[in-house]
Amino acid sequence: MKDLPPFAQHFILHWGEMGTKWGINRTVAQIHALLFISEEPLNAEQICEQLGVARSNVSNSLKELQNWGIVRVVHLAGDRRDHFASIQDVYEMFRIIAAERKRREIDPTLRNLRDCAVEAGESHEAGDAYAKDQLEQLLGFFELVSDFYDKMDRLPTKHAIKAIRMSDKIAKSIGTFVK
Amino acid sequence: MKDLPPFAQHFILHWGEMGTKWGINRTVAQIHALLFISEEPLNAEQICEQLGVARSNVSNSLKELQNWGIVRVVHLAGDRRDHFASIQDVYEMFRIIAAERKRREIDPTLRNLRDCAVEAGESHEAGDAYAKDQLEQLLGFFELVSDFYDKMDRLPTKHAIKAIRMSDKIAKSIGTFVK
DNA sequence: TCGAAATTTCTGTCTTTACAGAAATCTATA
DNA sequence: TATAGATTTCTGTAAAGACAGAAATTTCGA
Repeated sequence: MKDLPPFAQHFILHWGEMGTKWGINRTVAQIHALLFISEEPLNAEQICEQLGVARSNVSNSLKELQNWGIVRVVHLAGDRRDHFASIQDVYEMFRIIAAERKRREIDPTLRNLRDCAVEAGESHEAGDAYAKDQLEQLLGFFELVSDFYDKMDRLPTKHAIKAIRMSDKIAKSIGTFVK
Repeated sequence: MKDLPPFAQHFILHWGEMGTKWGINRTVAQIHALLFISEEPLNAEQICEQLGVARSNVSNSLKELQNWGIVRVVHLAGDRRDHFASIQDVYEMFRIIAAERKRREIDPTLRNLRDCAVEAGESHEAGDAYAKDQLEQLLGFFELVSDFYDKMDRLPTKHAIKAIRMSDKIAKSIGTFVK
């Protein structure tokens, strides 16, 4: 990491640590950070040198980032090697990350909760009533989250940002009508 | 897990798996699931039996859940043993989880990005301009998220739910004024 | 304050994940 | 189509995390 400016090094290191808290491999997150702040696409060899990790590690990590959809291969004229570029627009990037996390985490849970609710509906043991109700509460919450995601996803970025910025004013005016 | 109804078993198992995708230990997530659907507080021994894990594992996992703030100790009259109860209200629970994740993940990243932005501001290498700008974009995004969290956190649950349900209508009407 | 019950902490093992280096495969051009 | 370059897959090792069982500590009633 010698030839990177200190602020870039600090960012990459932190992003790597943060990744681990998200269940993302440290190297994967570091490569993503490096590509995100890099103006030009980098080839695998350059990534190895910058981060001091094995070529194979870079190869696998890049594949992972491509699975997430936030890094893509770029071909440079007169160069056989694959180069890699991150999505550069922050909002676009987090849109994709959000979509992917929903797909991997929310959707399977929704399915599970619906299945469990059906199963629970079949049994009529009095002792199960509480558990059944809790599960339905939880299902309702996940459905709310999922619907909210869908709505936000349909919104153009500019509108979404505006809506988020104004959310407190909006909420306050809604407040007067609730109950 | 023999004496739990099948739907409860399926839920607990899934919640455990989901935990691992969130960076939460499987046992921790399973215990949380069990307590969440349990009407009565359970003691550590009962949790061991239900989930088939070691007493020590339960002890450590319960401490972790208490650190998160979503499980608390309950004392029952005429019983020396500690009993444990999950927060039962789904919205209250996710409020706490959100607060904790913000504290652990967003806040440190905000601090890092601000530090990096200051560092970047000090250097005036022409080649760093792009990286610097990307970092500032990212910082802007995290500030937006953080502010949004604060606003939502101040909202009473009922209002927050209403606002989320109406978010598409709101966004649509905002849309007509943006740009 | 003694002792049994309850709980936590410690220790070692097992499993999983991360990763380097080597081998194998693929790719493009000469 | 041969071969040098580029990339991926394979294999073994190292590190981290999860967890059981034992030991130590704490707690509370007698």
